[in-house]
This record gives sequence, structure tokens and C-alpha cells, in this order.
Amino acid sequence: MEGKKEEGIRKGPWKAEEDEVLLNHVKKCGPRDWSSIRSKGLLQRTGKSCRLRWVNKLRPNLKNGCKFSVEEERVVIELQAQFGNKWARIATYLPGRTDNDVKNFWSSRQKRLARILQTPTAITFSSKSHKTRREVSAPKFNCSSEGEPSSQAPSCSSPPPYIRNSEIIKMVPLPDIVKPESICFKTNPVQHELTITDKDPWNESQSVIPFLQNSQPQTDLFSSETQELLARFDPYFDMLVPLDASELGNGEPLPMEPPLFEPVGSCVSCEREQIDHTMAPDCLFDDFPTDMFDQLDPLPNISGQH
DNA sequence: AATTCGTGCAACCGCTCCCAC
DNA sequence: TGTGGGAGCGGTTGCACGAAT
Repeated sequence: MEGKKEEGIRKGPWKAEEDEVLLNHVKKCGPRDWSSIRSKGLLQRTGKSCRLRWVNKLRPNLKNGCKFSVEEERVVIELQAQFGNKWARIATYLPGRTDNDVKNFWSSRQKRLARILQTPTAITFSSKSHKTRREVSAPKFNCSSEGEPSSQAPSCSSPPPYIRNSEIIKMVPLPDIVKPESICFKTNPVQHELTITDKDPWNESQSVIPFLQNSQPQTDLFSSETQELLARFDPYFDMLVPLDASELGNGEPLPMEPPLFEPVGSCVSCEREQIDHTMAPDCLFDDFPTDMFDQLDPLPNISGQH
């Protein structure tokens, strides 16, 4: 049985000589009969270990030590959404990649995202070309837990709609799963910064589940990586939705850019936590692909519309 | 220069599936 | 039909290495 301690079984890193023996076996017998390698006394390795070594390292045409390309990442992300954690199945769509590669890639990615999303201090998006950050105006959503929340929406007052790329955009309330009072946003139309400050570090279910649900990446705007990351931030990016004309009542002209709001300091939760946004670490930004910010540029041009 | 921390990756473990007998 | 062994798969661990402090 598997649990029994077997004498003379080698474990750990493979030596070049062992690889050679394994390769010779495959040349002779093909990639099968793994357990016979040990029974014949060729190697002191289990059949499983031999198979794993062949599949992950010795097989021809493997892309060993080669980072996942953007296209490969896109494929993994799409197929993971489709198949779930079926790494072997996903790997069949990626020539030269093994299930282990895909699994490792995905788990590092998850770790990175988890770290980003659970950062207890302010998180800031900023353009890579803006290494020095300036104090910015921020939206105030007036997120207050006081009073009776409406049956549908949290008790956040939404900012007014505005025009972006010929579309009327409105901000909609966050999903209930995200406590409105625990987060404050600030956007900067000049630097395209969005700061999310959470009052409490999110636990795993809070940070992962909502970002995986209702994902509707903007497929026409961003690269796959960006789309995937945006999908995980869906509760926030979904706030920007096209507004039906019928929802506009008074016929007043709309601003051509996101409205400016009260200074950061006025954000309820930030105020409560005395968070200084100007001192917030630029911790998130480097984890986002640059094209994400490319798409945010340029600002709607009020005078120079074509 | 030493230490800490984060990350990538190779390999192992436990489980399930499949198939020959 | 039941059973045992091999193969395959997904989860997890541990180590090496580079960057940051």
C-alpha cells in the first residue's frame, strides 16, 4: 500500500544520471510502464515519481523556465473560468505547458491577488508614468451605515452621472456583500487614480467570492490580464454602467468627466481611520498591466470632440 | 552585510479512475 | 462482479533565489 514505508526509494531532486536512465526507458518502451522502471532495478524511484519527472521536465518541447506569455495567461484565465481547476485539461490547450506549470501559475496569481485585495491600508491605482503622486480630489459616496438602508441599495448616495466616450455613465451602489461603510473610493480624472480603502482587512470569502462572481470583463478594451484583474474588481468597476436615457430626468447637461468630489479627508471611513491617502503605499499599481492605464487615457475632451 | 520576505517551481502526497484479471 | 495495481490528477509542501529592508 501507499502508506507503507518502502526501503531504498529515492526522493527529492533528480540527478542527471537518473534523468538519463529515465529517458532511455522512454526511448525503449515509450512513456508508460513507469513502475517497471523500479521493478527492473533501473531506478530507485516510484513509478509515480518517474512519470512526474517525465511529464514535467523531460518530455520534449516543454517550455521550461519560460514565463507565461500574455496569450497563454489569457487562455489559462478563460479556461479556468470554463473548466475550473482542471489543470491537466487546461494544459492540453497550451503546447509545451504541463498541468503543474498551469497549477503553479494560477496559484501564484491567486496569492498575488489575495495579497492585493487583503491589504488593510489604502490601495491606490496610479499610472505607471506617474511615479510621484499628487494629492487628489476624491469622490465622496457618503457611505454611511446610519439610518435605514433601502431594501435594494446600501445607504450610499450615488454621485451624479457623467459622459464618458459618448456614453452616459452612472455610479451604482456596491453589492450588498461589500459593506459600504467599510470602503471609500477616490478617483482622480487627471491621474486616473482609484483608491479603495477598506476599514477591515477582508477575509478570504469576502475578497475572493465577490470578485469571481458576475464577472463581465470589458473584452473590447483591455488585454486578458487586465480583464481578469478587472473582473476581480468587478464590484467596483461595475459601478460604471451605461445609463439609460430614460433614467435622466431633468434634461440638465451632464459633465464630460467623472465629477470631482470632496477631498479624501471627507470620506467617512478614511476619516474614521485617519488614513492619509497621500502617504498610501503604491502597492497595487505594479501588479496591473500597463495597458489598463492606457485605456483610461485620455480624458474625455470637452472642447475637442470629433 | 545580514536578515527577512515574497515568489517560482519541483516534487511529493493522497485520492480517484480505469482496466485487466 | 469484485479486486488490485497502475496511471493520472489536484492540492500541498519545501526549497532556492532574488529583492527589499
